Amino acid sequence: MFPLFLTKTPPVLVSPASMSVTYVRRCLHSRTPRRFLHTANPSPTSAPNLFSDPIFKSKVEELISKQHWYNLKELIKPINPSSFLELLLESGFDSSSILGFFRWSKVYHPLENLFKLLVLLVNDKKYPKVRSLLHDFVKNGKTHSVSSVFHTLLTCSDNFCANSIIVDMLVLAYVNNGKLDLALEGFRRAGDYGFKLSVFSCKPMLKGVVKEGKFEVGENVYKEMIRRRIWVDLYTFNVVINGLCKAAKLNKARDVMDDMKVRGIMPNVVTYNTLIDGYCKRGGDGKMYKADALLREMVEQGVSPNERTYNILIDGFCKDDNVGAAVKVFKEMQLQGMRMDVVTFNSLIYGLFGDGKVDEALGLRAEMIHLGLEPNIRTYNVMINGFSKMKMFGEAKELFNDIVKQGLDLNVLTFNTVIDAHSKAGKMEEAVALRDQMLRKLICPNISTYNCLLGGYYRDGNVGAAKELLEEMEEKSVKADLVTYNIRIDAMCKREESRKAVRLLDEMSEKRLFPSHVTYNTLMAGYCQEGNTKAAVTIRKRMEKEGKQPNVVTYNVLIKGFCQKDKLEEANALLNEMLERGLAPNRITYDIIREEMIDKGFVPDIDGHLYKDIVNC
DNA sequence: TTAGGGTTAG
Repeated sequence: MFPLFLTKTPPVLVSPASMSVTYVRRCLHSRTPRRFLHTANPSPTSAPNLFSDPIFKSKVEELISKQHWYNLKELIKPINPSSFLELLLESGFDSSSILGFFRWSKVYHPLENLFKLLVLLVNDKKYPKVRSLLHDFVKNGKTHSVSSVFHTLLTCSDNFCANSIIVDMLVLAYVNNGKLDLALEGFRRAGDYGFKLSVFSCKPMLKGVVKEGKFEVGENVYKEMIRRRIWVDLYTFNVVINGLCKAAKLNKARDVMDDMKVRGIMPNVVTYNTLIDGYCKRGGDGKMYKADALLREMVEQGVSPNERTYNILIDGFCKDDNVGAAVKVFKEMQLQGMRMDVVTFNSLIYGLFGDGKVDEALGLRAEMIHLGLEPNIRTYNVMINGFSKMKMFGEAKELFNDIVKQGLDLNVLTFNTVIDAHSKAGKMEEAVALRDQMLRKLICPNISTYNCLLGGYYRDGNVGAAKELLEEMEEKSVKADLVTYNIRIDAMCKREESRKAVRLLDEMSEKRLFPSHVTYNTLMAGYCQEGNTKAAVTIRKRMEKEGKQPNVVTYNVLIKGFCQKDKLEEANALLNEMLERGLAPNRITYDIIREEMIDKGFVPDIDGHLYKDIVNC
């Protein structure tokens, strides 16, 4: 569309190409230009070069520079705007004037002309204008394939530098307009066309890729940047390291940190914090030792930890069931005069509740208020969850009611927490009523909400209600996740339908859901409960084939299974296998050994210290 | 410009 030029005029009376020159010249030399009937469909390339007339050229220059668009419109009325733009591009006009006309005309110009204008702007180093033009092109323009865009650019210009800058800014425009796939395609194909991109576009693209959880893609982009010798700056390295940490590729993340040093870029506090957080969350066995070692390393390297470093460690220790260590870090923060924030307190309150230290958790909340820190919705969610787990439902309800009074907004996690508490307490009617309440508040239930309810129905033995809920999920297009399947598998196993539960693994595979340790351990527990230890061992083999090594729960399940079949020697062998693998027995292992072995007169052949611990426990 | 906290499953 070309709203400023299209008029509801009668049909063509003359050919615009021949008429327009005469007309325009007449207009220029007469005071009052007369109205002109122009073509409804002028040929885009038919306009002769009007700018050979210096008077006309200077008039156009004047009108554009003064932004007298109405007069310009009258002057060039018979000429197709695209043709006029082409004339401007070919007639040595300055880039700003051409851009002025381009923007004012509000018409879809052929891609070639856009790129010719962009090259002119790049040559004049008017980069913000290039960025803005490309942004509009991506946002409002027709969708062109990346290859057609690149091909057109090559036909318009052989200036390697200018072309590369344009493509760089185009990729950035794709990212900024949420078209990450096009940005990635642009990045990949740029090499084929000989365009060199820069960190200017690669960094936001990587950021977007990591944010969307496409860690593998991010890793490949980084490798390709190195291969194409694209300069990588500190921030981009940090984005790459963050992506690798989130994908649990911690060794690779470390390699990248070493690589950046080789390239003369020293890791900063963000680099170390990212890695420390990676180890805290996904570092496997001894993860907190590794995190602590990194903390020492950063200090040795002259990088000072900040508040966030300590927050990461506090959270890590709390999640590792080591609140004592978390409290030490907290006290260290106090000693160093560091400013603690709501995150510090939320993490520690979470840890204290998990350790059953309700009074200390409450004391901490009082301390945070004393320091002028307002508890936020996460503080409430942590505390409601903590109280619920301690079966202190009165306190949990009081806090739930307090949230709105404090002017905070309830969110889906608040509801999921209370729905789960009710479902675990066997109060399914209340749980469903809470779900209705959240709907009235326009808070959309998510898959976790459904999982909480589903678990509740199965615990109640209400298979019918659970089935209806699964159908409702289907109707509402709420996709089942790994937890949904684990809940269903657990319910089937508890009904002694383990063989049927195993078939759900195929359904999961169709939905590209990968079974976890929980999935396999649940199935093993099901078979053991049915007395079928042979089938349980088959599941273990299947799990190992999938690259998952047995964990403490796996051993606990199997050891208990063998004990209950009176296969105590085999149970003892499993126990020693677990110890040889460096897996520490937990309280449940202790209970099994005591109740299923020692109390039944069997003396397990294990390390003497461990035996003593178990007996004294 | 890059880094931290809350729900559901064994």
